[in-house]
Amino acid sequence: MPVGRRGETLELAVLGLLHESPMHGYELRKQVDSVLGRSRLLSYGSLYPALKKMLRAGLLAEHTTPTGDGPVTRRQRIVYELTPAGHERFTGLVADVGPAAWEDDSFDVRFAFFARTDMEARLRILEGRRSRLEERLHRVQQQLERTQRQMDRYATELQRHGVESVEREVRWLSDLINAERHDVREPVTDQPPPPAPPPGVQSV
Amino acid sequence: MPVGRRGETLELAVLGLLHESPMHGYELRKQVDSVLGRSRLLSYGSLYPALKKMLRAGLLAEHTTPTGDGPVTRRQRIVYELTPAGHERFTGLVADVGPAAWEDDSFDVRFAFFARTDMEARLRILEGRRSRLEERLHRVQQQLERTQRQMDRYATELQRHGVESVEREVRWLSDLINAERHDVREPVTDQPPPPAPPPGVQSV
DNA sequence: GTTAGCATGTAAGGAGTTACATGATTTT
DNA sequence: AAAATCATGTAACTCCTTACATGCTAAC
Repeated sequence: MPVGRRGETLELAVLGLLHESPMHGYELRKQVDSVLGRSRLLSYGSLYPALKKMLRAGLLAEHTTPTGDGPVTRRQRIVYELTPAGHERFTGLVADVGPAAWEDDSFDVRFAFFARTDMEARLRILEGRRSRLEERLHRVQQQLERTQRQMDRYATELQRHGVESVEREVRWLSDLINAERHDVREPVTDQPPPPAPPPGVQSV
Repeated sequence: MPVGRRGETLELAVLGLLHESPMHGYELRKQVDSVLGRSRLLSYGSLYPALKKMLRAGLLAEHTTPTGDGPVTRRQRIVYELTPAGHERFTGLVADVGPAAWEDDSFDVRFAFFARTDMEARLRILEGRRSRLEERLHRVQQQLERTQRQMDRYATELQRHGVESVEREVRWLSDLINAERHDVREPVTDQPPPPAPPPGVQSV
């Protein structure tokens, strides 16, 4: 079976962040909110139960901070870290290049941990994501052409803007794919690449 | 009280579409998917219960299509139309300019029915939406500056792209606000393409 | 001394999806 | 005759949010 069905995006985010360093829940929330710049902030009502569940599943280990350590008495915090099983799980998840990794929900998290993903998997995920978006683009573009005349200017404008956003997204992915293929090490510059037509890359 | 809290976006979409013409459920789904070009398609498991609920609430009336009408026997379809109460509800919803109308969820639907919304409400909603996005922008930009050095290039790139997307969205809203203010009749066009750079791959 | 931020949790409920169930009609 | 599309619905489940509950610590 593919590693998992759904809603493992929070799990992956937690695993990925704890992979870098142990943390307690409150800090974890801030990091999740930061790494996945989503519109809504993750609520504790989601996070803490998820942590408990992962504890039970043996992916995490908890240990409380010593209270009377220094002169400053901080509140007892519960610091989580990955178990070996948690490491394995993380490795398994980032290696999953199936359609689940291209979904709107998961893609961002996957991308955030691309540094821990090997290049082949990165390419597959980027390309999968791109073709998913291209399908969507075709659907919406055709719809726009078909229905444009019977829609008012606001509805039309909304669709036009939607199309442009997806086009932008596709371009972004294409750039990333090119960068992966050429393994460009140079920092982000506006150096135009050599005028030779890049092989196999369709212009977007 | 403000008209309602949450999740009235499907309700608004249905009311808005039926406001234009009566429809049966299957057709309604396609229209909802079309008008709100969301990533996932609306499932019948959401739509039909919602319709039943609105029926019970007296917002909709149903009538089945006559079967033996013409030579062609189409399947019985249930056509929904707005009741007077439904019309009122729709009018109430589009007149609501509170924060709920600026949320990610609702904004698109509100915008889609801007033709049925008076200009003052349109301006308030556009401006509210813009300041919401600007807040988000500041948050994320500051975060990007703070954490940039301790993040790998993928995490950084993700945030950079996120920032750019929001900036784009803000510009779009600003254009719309200007158009409203000047009551420009011309459609909102992209700035005339400067002849300068070839539409090649931007650096990543 | 009071507000703001740190820190952890639970209970109830909302909004949606998937999978299931059924059957007619149209196209290939 | 099979496959695709039209058409309507229900049950179970998932993921998430809001609201509640509790208490410590830092800053004003």
